[in-house]
Amino acid sequence: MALQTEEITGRARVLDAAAELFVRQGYVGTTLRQIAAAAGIKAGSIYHHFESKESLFVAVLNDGIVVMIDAFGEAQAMLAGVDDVAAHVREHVRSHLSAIFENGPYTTAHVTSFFSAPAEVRAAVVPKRDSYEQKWNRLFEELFPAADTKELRLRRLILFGAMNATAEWFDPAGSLSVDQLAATISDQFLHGVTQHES
Amino acid sequence: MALQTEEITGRARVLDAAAELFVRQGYVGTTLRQIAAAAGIKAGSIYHHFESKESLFVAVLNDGIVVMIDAFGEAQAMLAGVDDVAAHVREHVRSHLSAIFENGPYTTAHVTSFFSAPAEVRAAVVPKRDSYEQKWNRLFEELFPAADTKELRLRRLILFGAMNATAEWFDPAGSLSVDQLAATISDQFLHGVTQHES
DNA sequence: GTCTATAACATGATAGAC
DNA sequence: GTCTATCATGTTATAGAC
Repeated sequence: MALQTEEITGRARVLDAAAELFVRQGYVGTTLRQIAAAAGIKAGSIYHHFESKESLFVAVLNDGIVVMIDAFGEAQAMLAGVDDVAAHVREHVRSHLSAIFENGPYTTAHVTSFFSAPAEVRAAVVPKRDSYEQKWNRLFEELFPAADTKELRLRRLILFGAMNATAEWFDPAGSLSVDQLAATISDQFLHGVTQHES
Repeated sequence: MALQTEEITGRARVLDAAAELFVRQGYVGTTLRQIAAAAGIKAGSIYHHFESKESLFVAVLNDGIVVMIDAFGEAQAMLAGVDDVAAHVREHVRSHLSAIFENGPYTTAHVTSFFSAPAEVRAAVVPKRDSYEQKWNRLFEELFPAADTKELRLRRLILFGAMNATAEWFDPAGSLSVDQLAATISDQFLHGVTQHES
């Protein structure tokens, strides 16, 4: 693997174009002709790289999780030796949001269109997706050992809902940075709003 | 209005069928033939009630917000005289989730497919949608007068992300009830997870 | 208010030349 | 690896009978 030179094939261009269009228009809303045009080829040529529109979608969604898993690993490496629970949460939230907004359209495509994907597509992506969610579940069990496991999983789902929904409304080019957004979501997750009360 | 007897026209049947299919398959994924079949008529007959597929979608999304706005009003009525901040949050969260899971497919269709809707559809729905979001913004300003307005709006968006995402993973027929889900989300919003730490 | 029939067009996918 | 057809099918929308 490491010895093999990576070629920039037409396949990667198709994949990039598809990911970006899936983000903006969803799976059914995006046509092979649009993808081909964005990749600079004709629709029929896509079938040289992918055997169907569905398999192309699966490839995009899978790459989206790979980006998230890599980001999770980097956050873990960064946190080696750190003992502060809040710091762990903050760094992982930041790296998840960074995967959505700063690492190309693959992760964004994943979080916005996973649930609307055809059942076969979802099934093909589920194993890798589960492995990512398990990393978070285990993280929370380590950080909050006193908490009930089922309750923690519910909190994790709530956090994921909040984080992934940002793909729909947050503009990283706006006045709030991704890091600031991550800080607020982490603070909200850790302490809630009540601190603002008195 | 109050004196007029409400007829159950074919229009309502079309609207119901459309809302349910939009939830399950999204806008582009749902065809007029499917909607017509579910309503017990033929595809061409839909055009007697709606001038286009888009206008039908707009009607569904608009009804979805009306349900939410009504639920918000009922929660407010119920809370008249109550002074506890946490009780206000809990009841409004419960009523928002109840609109999604216990009041037909209109609200669910709204929260799952608003962002993937065509731009013209979104534009047609935005005024009513904004008015609902403003109700929440004003509520939070009253409940947390010491907090910064911009910060509160961000927290509101985070809460909405968490609540609306439940439409994609929560099963109201499962072991957790909508009320229990609402209680956990409210608690998470108010106090965060940190209470579970020690 | 619903039907049938059809127009006008877009879609995913295939075959074979280059 | 990309092209130019082209197929079979599905799509929204319209027209006119009942």
